[in-house]
This record gives sequence, C-alpha cells and structure tokens, in this order.
Amino acid sequence: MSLHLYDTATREISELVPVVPGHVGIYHCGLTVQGPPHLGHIRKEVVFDVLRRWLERAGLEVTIVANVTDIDDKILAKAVEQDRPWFAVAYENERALHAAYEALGCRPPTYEPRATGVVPEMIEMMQTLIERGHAYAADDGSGDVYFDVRSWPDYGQLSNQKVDDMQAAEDAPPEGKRDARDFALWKGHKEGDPESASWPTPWGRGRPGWHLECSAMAAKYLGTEFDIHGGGLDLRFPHHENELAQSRGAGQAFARLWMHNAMLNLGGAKMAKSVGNTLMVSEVVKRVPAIAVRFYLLSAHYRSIIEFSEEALAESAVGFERIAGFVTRAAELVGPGEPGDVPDAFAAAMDDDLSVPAALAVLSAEVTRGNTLLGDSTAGGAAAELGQVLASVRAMLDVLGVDPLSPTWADRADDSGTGAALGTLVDALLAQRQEARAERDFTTADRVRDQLTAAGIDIEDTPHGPRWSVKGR
RNA sequence: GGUGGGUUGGCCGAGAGGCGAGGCAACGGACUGCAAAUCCGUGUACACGGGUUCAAAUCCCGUACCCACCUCCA
Repeated sequence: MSLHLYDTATREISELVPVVPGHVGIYHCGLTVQGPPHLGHIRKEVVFDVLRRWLERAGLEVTIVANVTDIDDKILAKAVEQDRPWFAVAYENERALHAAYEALGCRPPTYEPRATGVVPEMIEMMQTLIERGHAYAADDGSGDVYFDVRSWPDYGQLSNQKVDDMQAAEDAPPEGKRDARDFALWKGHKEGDPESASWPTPWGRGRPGWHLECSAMAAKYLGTEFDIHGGGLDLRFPHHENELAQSRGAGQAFARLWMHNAMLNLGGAKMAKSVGNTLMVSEVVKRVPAIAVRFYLLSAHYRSIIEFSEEALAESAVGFERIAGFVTRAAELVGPGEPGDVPDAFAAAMDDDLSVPAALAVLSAEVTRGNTLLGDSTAGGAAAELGQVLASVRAMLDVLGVDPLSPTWADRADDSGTGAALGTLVDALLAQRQEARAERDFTTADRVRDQLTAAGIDIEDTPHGPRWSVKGR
C-alpha cells in the first residue's frame, strides 16, 4: 500500500499520486510572525515534519515550501505598540520560530519565502486575475485590489459553503467592494502606515493582502500544480478557500490535495493569542524534555483535537521514557547500529492517513519484545536479535523524529569535560558498591546508592551489570 | 442562520457492523539481598433515547453537551 491521505476538499481518504513521479511538492502555511510560536503552531510543524520523513523513507524526493508572512495589520500594530520598525518585529519572531523548529527536531523546509519577497509575482498574478475578470481595483481611490467572489462559481468548494450562506464580515465596511465577501488581494497604502511597508504597483503603492502571497509563492517554488497544500484547520476558510480561488482563477491547477491538522486546545478552546491561552514552545521545553513534548504532540492522530493538559503531557513523557530507555540500554549492549526497516504493520498504519497512534501500538509491541531480550542474561544468541529489534525500533522512532540516538537529539547530550568527570566518579562509586555487594555488605552498598540517588543519579542493576543515569535525562 | 468535527474504561488515546489497539495509573505475580528497571497477569468502556440487524461503540433517526470555521488565526 502507498500513502493515503484525507483530502479536505473531497472529504475522503485518497491515494497520493504525485504530479511528478518520485517527487512530492508540499506547501504549508507558516506563521504570521507577529509573536513567538506557541505549542499549537508547532503541532502543525511536527505533523508536516513526520509526513516529510515518511515520504522520504518511501524513497520520494520531497520539496517543502512554508511561508513566513512578514507584513500584515497585526505586525504593523505591534510595531507601533513597541515603537520599533515592523520588520524588526517580524524578524525577531521569525527567529523565534526557527528556534522552536529546532527545539522540537523539525527540519527546516526546503525553502521558506517571505511574503515581502514575492511582490512582483503578486502583481503579475493580480494582473492576470483582472484580465480574466476575477479581480478589480477599487474605484474609491484606496489602491485596494479585490478578488471578485461572484465571478468565481466554485468559490466555497473547499469549505463546502455557498456564498449566499456566508455571513458577511461585520467589521469590513463595503469600501470599494462589489460584494461584501470579496477579499483583498492587495491593500492600498494608508495615511500613517510606514513608507517602508509599501511597494509600488500599477494601482499605486500598497502592501500584500494576506491570501495572495501563498498563491504566488506556491506557484513560484512548486509550480502551478503541486501535490499537497496544508496547514491548520482554522486556515481552511477563508485563507485556503481564497488561495484556491485566486490560483484557479488565474488558470492554475494548484494543489491536488488539501491536508489540515486539528487544533491544539487549552481550557476548552483553541490555543490562540487572541484567546490568551497560549503556551510558548520555549517555555514548555524548559519543563519537559523537548523530545517528549514532540512525542506528546504525536500521541493523537493529526486530525484529532488535542486538549492540552499538563497531566497528559507528563504522562506521555513517562511513556516515552520506556521507549527511550530501551533504546539506550540496547545500544549500550549491542551498539547503536543504524535504523533499519520498519515493521509492515507500522508502515500500513502510516500509509493509512498517517495513523500515528496505531503505529505507536506497533512500536510498543516491539519495545516489549526488545525489553524481554534485554532481561535475558544469556545474551549470547539473543544479541543478534536484539540488534535487529533495536534497528527496527530506531527506524520507527526516526520516522516520528524522536530517535534519541539520532544526531538531532544525541548531539544535545552533555559531552563536556564535566560529563566525563562525573562518569569517572560515578563509576568509581559503583565499583565500590559492587565490591560491597559481592561481600554481601548491603549496608555499605545501599549507602553508596543512597548517596548517588541524593545527588540525582539513578542506579539500575541489570543482568549485564549496574548502569546509571542522571535523573530525568 | 450556514458548514464541518467530536463525546470511548480512573486518565490519555485508536477503532468504525461480529474477535477487548496501545499507553499511563492501580492491583497481583516473576526477577532482585533490597530497590530500580523490565516482563507476565487482572478491566467487558464506548454521551443519552429510540430504531435497523442474527449481531451496533461502529449504520439510521432524535436529544444533550463540546470544539472549529463563516472576522485575524497553525
């Protein structure tokens, strides 16, 4: 079986058939960099990172384009509020976004264009849309350019709505619009907005509307027909609906399949700045290991809402410990090896609309098998089998981006001189304890263990000798 | 008003007509000098009310509640 995904446009699960065999082009909407990313934002990032890893494992070449919206009303408002240039606000938050990607082990996209970098392409697109009768420049002298919703019969197809059923935006006075539902492709420069936030066009100076940039970027970097367009479910309307209308209206085939991840809720509502229930990625990662946070975000299917709770996050971290513990102990015994093949059942689950929870059940079974082998003190014959299990487990973890031995995570381990010094000291104490145990002097042995425990070092006696670890690492 | 999604055992979370996914917690057992870690065992849950069917958590009808979108939103 090959990868099947739920397509928001058709509301059915269908097979992914790439436009160009062997290659998959994915566009997903990045952030409007008006603030640092919260856990909800990064959930989307993790979902698409897993999709990419799974496609690459299948031998496909993946191109991912994710935009950064670096100009918009809110950024301009923040700039005024903070009394500094809009681009400083945008860039600072863009960097915070990159830090969050990295913290959770999300590989950067193939390319991450900024909205302000595709102004010429947007102008071209507007010209095409005007020529084709799907857009018009407002005749009120505002410099605004609007998409003519009534000129596009398919408008509403993605979100399954009829134009007449839509509530007209209350906060958007008709201005130069022909229909209240027409949306801005381009916003004319307004008195008081910084000059640096405007670009020249045939209709006067102005700045991009939100939706047009994505159409322009997708076409520029992925071509006018590409495989998957994604983003959070909250973007389906109006953002993605509008993108679809613009690009199709301009004569492009655009995305073949639409993939949307469900929201991350906190306190019964979508995590959002406007609701004020956000948890910054940078903060969460201080409390719980980043790899466990990622595992938590993967624990539910991508189309299911995650109702965030500290308890569930902590519980998930414990569950991940069992998996990571197996990997560490097995690697100590037979060497890390390399990730191998993934079990068929795991592949089947992933191919079925990225059913990560089902895939995790396969992982869990494999870890149990591995732990049983580890508990066997007659390791000799089992070593080869253990190595195979480890390779299989690591392969599954690699797909999910949570292999503790991968460079992404392993390189974060403490390899400073301090770490080496600690190891030497602990080993010396453990040797003393082993000596005491051999003489059945358990008072001494336990005292050594208690000292280490008090210092934050956990001790485990295994069939292969004692091992130690720093608590919580 | 319109469009979708949801409600599963103490908790998290899959499944989508017939065999109790999986994890966490709990309890019992094995292993251990004792622990820790690990393994084994123990649970008849599917919001409520009707209906269809030999068989419903799964399909249909109704009710309640929750979430998302229709305005900026991952």
